[in-house]
Amino acid sequence: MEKYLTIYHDLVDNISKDSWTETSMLPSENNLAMEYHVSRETIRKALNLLVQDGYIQKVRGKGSVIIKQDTFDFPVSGIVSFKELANKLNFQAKTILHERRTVKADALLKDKLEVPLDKSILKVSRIREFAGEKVILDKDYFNPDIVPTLSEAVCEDSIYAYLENTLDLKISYARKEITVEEPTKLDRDLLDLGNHSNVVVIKSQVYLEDTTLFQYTESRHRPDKFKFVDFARRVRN
Amino acid sequence: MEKYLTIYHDLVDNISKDSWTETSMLPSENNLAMEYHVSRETIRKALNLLVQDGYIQKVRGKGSVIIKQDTFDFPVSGIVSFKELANKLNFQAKTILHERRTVKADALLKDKLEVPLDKSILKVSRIREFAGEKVILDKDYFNPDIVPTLSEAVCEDSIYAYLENTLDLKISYARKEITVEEPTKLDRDLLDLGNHSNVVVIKSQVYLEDTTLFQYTESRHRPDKFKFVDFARRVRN
DNA sequence: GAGTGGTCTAGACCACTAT
DNA sequence: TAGTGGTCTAGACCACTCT
Repeated sequence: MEKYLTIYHDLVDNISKDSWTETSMLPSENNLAMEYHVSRETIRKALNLLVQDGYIQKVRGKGSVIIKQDTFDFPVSGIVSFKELANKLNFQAKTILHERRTVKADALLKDKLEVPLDKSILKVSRIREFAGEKVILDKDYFNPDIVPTLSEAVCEDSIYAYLENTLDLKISYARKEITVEEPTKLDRDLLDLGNHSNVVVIKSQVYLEDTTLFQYTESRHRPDKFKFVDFARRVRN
Repeated sequence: MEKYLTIYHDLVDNISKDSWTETSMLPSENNLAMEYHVSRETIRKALNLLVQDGYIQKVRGKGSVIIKQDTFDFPVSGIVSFKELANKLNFQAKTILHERRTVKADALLKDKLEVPLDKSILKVSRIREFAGEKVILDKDYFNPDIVPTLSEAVCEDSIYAYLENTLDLKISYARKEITVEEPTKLDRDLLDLGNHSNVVVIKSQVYLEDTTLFQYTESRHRPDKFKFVDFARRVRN
């Protein structure tokens, strides 16, 4: 493992264990460099990651201030769905495969997945159930040049584990757009919406490390089961 | 200005002007270092900012791929409100000062603003109107040790301009939490909610560069006037 | 094999904060 | 004045991609 990542993880551990709690400050970059027997620039790489994740804030002339962690919050930004939250908190979750078939690309898919009109696209539609309630509807569309097919077993288990481990795809980043919309008839039919008169819609385009766009997803959430925490900040380095 | 920032801005300009459009690639880091007469590490700092802002994606062994900009989207992540969007797009916007008074810190404010119970807190409540419709309700609470008072004129104009220019506060980062809630009676009274039965609530804690927490804001949006775009990605550097 | 980005170094100078 | 983080350098070695 790279040195700066090792140091980063070590510092996260120490922050979580409340070392340095009296001062709420990290040791200086020069001291850390000596302790870890690396150059100061390597320490700075590790510290930049801590800044990005909201563990510390640097103050010129003073040092690196440890930011008090709110234990009920999640530290890393961009956790978008109750699904991810459920995974993090080990909630009881169940996935129901609703639909798995090939569709022809319409204008929206042509745009969002950057494929020709009428191209055959694999569509997977799944319902997420938590504590017996159907609260999320996920519709995934995959670029067939990269993901030609997905077995029913894979769809019911974890598509991402299959993509990363079996197809060996390197997923890199996503564009996400969050809006609030009126439920469609399909939302009403498939989800336990009760009296809720809106759904939170997260539309994502997912890219690989080589910048290929390979997936478009529409994730529709019951509004009470949605929460988004933003904690990222720009790092100048 | 720092070299890497100058280079960053220059590269953004060139990307926007569609230089390098044939290959969709930046020149290599070594070439850029020679062109700008700086070291390669300085080029890498500039490129890291481009990655963070979604302008490029780096591919090991190949180079820096320019990411096609969706002109209808906004490039930088974290634009949270119709208000900010309106500013960006020069929409017609109007601010109505609804309330400006001192309140005693309750349990929520004690928590969110990290002040003692019953401390006197300046509260400013404003309504945002776009194209004649009242669509956002902003409630701001300020730590009185940092912002003791705000004139009515400042509240009706721009509080942030006053904080940054007159008080010379350096605003650094914010924790934001986005949820969807039922409208309160106050929401119904003050906003043009029509048939909408939800509001999008953005709760923010805003920090200064010296890590002082100085503001807590609750921003309540009519759901059709809300859109959040997430485009940030982690930069290892 | 040549070129690319990723990591790492040892040193330098600066602006800022503390005392 | 001493210590801090911010910037910048010139060089090195590596893993990877392309041809």
